[in-house]
Amino acid sequence: MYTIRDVAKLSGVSRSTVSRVLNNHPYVSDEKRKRVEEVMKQLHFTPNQISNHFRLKRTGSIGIIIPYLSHPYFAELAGVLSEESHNYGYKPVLFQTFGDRHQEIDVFEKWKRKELDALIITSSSLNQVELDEMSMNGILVICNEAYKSSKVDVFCLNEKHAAYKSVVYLIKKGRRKIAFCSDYLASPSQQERLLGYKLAHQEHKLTWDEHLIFDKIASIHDGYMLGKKLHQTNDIDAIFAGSDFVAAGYLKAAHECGLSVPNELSIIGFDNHSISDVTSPAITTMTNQVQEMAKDLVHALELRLSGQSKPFERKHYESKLLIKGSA
Amino acid sequence: MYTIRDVAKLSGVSRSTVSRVLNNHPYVSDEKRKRVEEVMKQLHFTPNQISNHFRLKRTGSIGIIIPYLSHPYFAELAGVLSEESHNYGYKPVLFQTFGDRHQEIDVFEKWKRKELDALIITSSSLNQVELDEMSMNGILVICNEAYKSSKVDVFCLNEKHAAYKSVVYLIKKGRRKIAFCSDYLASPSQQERLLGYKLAHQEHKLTWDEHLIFDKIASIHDGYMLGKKLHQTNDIDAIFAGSDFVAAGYLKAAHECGLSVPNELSIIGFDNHSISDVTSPAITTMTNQVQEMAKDLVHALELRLSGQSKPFERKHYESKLLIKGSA
DNA sequence: GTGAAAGCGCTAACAT
DNA sequence: ATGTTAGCGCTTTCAC
Repeated sequence: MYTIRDVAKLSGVSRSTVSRVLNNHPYVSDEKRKRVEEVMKQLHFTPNQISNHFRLKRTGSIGIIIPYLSHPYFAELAGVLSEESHNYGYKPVLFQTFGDRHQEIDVFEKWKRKELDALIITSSSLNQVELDEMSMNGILVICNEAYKSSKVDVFCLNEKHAAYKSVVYLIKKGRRKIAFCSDYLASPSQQERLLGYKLAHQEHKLTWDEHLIFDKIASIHDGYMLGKKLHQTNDIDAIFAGSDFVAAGYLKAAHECGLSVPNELSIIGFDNHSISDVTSPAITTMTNQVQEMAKDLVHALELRLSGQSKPFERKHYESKLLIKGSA
Repeated sequence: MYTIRDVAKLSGVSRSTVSRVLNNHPYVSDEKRKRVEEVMKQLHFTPNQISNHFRLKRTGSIGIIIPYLSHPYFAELAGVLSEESHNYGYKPVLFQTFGDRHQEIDVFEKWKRKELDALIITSSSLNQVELDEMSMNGILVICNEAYKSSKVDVFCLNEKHAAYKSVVYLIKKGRRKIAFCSDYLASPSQQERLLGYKLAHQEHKLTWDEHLIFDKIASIHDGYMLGKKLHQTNDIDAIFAGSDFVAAGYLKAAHECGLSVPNELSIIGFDNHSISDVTSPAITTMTNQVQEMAKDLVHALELRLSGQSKPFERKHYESKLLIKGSA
């Protein structure tokens, strides 16, 4: 592999001049620039970026922590975050941590060691205090999770309000036994959703049944199994599913149990994934705002990376209810 | 940020000794090792990995080119490839290229400049010759696409056989007007599928209708629109959809057109995605083998990266037909 | 066992 | 406009 040293020697200039040519520095005579470029071509010279990373103390890599890429919502989120990072000239490095604390700490380690210029977290097994501590080690941004930190930038959906709106809608339709599904109830965002669910009940002077709050329901299959189980014995009349996929599985089970949706049972999904359009009936759902979130987030990141300090922000996005058929 | 220089000074040893401690080199006295480790802890010292990358001429990053993360098959593939790379201690760097040649060339550039130790391609707008040329620049592996190169490792499904098996199944069920859907017909893998489709017809002394071969049908929505269009005028009796998502969209349209599936119309999907279990009827589908592919691929990559030279391999995986209901 | 010293490929401050 | 030089943080000979 050739270095600028070789190029310099062959074109009869100094290494600085070669470097200047590489970086489009204005102070190079056209004559030398041309000569250097010719030699570069002739040698098939490609500058070694690693040395640049070393020299400039940055790699241009941005880590993205995602729990599961098999989860359509997170796949979508990973997609838009990668795309935006790439648009800004960064290299998106994706880490699937499967919600595993150790895997996550591995990634933090890389970030601490400067392998990653910044880290975006979309889900974490670390708690508030731990994350606040972490934030001292470099640039950290949180996406999608409703952490209440004032030491990092946070971009997330107004989960509470989203759940609140869905449940109010169900209540207004006369539903009284409303199940609540969560993929991972321990997370701040899911806690917010639950608060919204409860708030809607309180405001309508209704009580909710703790037995209708379900955790670890994440996939089509989970939704299906839950539906099968519930409709053996229970008489719930509505379900706020954590995602359109869960909703789709649940709907399938409801059909098999002979329930008519939305007449006997209402189902509300989440994310407005295209699956919600092809079930029968189509699934009434809440929009996420991943596109906007990702855009704002990477823009904010760019500012931080370029050294502009500003107070940490915490931006909420509003979810919209799309009535399609299942509720 | 502290460097080994600081650690050395504070613990009264040389930089070499600090380095030895960092790398668990055996030739360090217990006494000094302990002293150095204490100072490290005290200083919250973390070694700068970039300098290591520079020194050792490798970054541990593996680039993965994916066309769309919103496409569930590619999301799945990206997921397993990331996971496997991570298992081997590499950093998976994901690039969504949206099938765009320029974006792809950007990634190749990074790889040439040694920002990426290796590159995995799951889809490419470059042709055979261009890729063969590229392969001279470093370590390149192809996954999922049926390139016929002998200059790179290739891991892919036996697409031709998969399509062949599906279509034979349909023919045996008495179907005669079988539509063929592809997301991107120009790609080698889709060309293989088409060959399988044609072969099945030939072997049964049947002709196929070029008008029933559809390109750029990739999403639920595309499948739905195609179904709506076709059943205004056409009388096709089966469809080999490129994916379960397309199949699901198509099925929805078929329902709306009052067609009974699988009585009047048979549908076969691809990938055995969980969506195929929640439609009514469930979608008969072909399995992909992404898990196995990714495992073998990263293992082979590991060998190449560790400098073990062996002939380039080309591994095919067999798809299985899962009969679920729509055909 | 330990330290001194060279050097990875590049950029940028400084001198000219 | 161009060259000289120092140095980024680390590992790895080599000498002792």
